[in-house]
Amino acid sequence: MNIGDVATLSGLPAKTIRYYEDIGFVKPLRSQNGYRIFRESDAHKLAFLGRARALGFSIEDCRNLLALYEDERRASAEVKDIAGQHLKRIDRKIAELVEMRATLAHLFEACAGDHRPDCPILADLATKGPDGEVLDRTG
Amino acid sequence: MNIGDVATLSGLPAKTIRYYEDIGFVKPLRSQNGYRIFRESDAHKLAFLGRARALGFSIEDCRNLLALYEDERRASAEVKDIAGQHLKRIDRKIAELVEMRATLAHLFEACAGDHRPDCPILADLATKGPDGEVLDRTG
DNA sequence: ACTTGACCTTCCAGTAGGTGGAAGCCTTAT
DNA sequence: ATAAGGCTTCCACCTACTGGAAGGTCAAGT
Repeated sequence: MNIGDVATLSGLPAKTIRYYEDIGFVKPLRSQNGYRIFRESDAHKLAFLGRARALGFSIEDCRNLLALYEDERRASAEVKDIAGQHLKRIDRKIAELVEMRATLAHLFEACAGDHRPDCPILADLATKGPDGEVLDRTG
Repeated sequence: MNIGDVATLSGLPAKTIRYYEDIGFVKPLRSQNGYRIFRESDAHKLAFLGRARALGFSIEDCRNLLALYEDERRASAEVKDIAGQHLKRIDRKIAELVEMRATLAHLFEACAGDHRPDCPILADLATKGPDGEVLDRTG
């Protein structure tokens, strides 16, 4: 298979597949004309990676997951641990975004959004610190 | 004020403040020894940026918000529009993460997490495409 | 045989938003 | 005098790709 075929099969752009070769995820053969030749197993791996990335796993996680996938003697506990840590990261990220969203939605509602310059959004940005605490500017 | 003072005031690392100077957010004066000298207004701006970044606005958004902030004749509608677009981006991101989380949590629950190799998480990664559709590997 | 267009190759640069570190000057206190 | 801490610049690195240039290859059509 050429790179285009495996790109279609795995759903990954050819550029990304070349990048994945660079970082050692796949090691396709080469034909005489220099083209990469992918085996079934390469296509399989790339699809695995595509799915793992789509679930938000980092490249490093993917490396570990791939190693476990190929290790017949793995303990599922190791996989579960990686997934668990990722789940925690996702939860933290969601919490962060939800908080941002709440603050922002509040400001958005309070803003008239007309031709006048008065704006609670700018007022917030100008008078609060990173964590939303009111800054003292009386000095 | 030296950079350390304004770092303390704004809550931003000195490194970040230098970076913000690089990209044109602030233009501190220089004293004879080469040290940056920040005015009140610079500290003010940097705090504004810190808060905007904490609310997830991009650097480009910050540039626009800062311009509006400094424009006495702004229409709040412009600010509201920027905030509204950002709100939409946040909502999309949250939706994406929530979906990831659901899939992952499901797999996490299904995995025994013991010494055995059988693992629904790996099985999912191996048999599904980026969007979770089952791949045909009968060929 | 020749051309066209779709593939494929490598390599370099850039994205966002900083962060880390080295090498070296300045200031202040002891 | 010296040591600590603050300041400077510059360069590299981080994640995970993506875009583009310059050029080789292949299959189809004329």
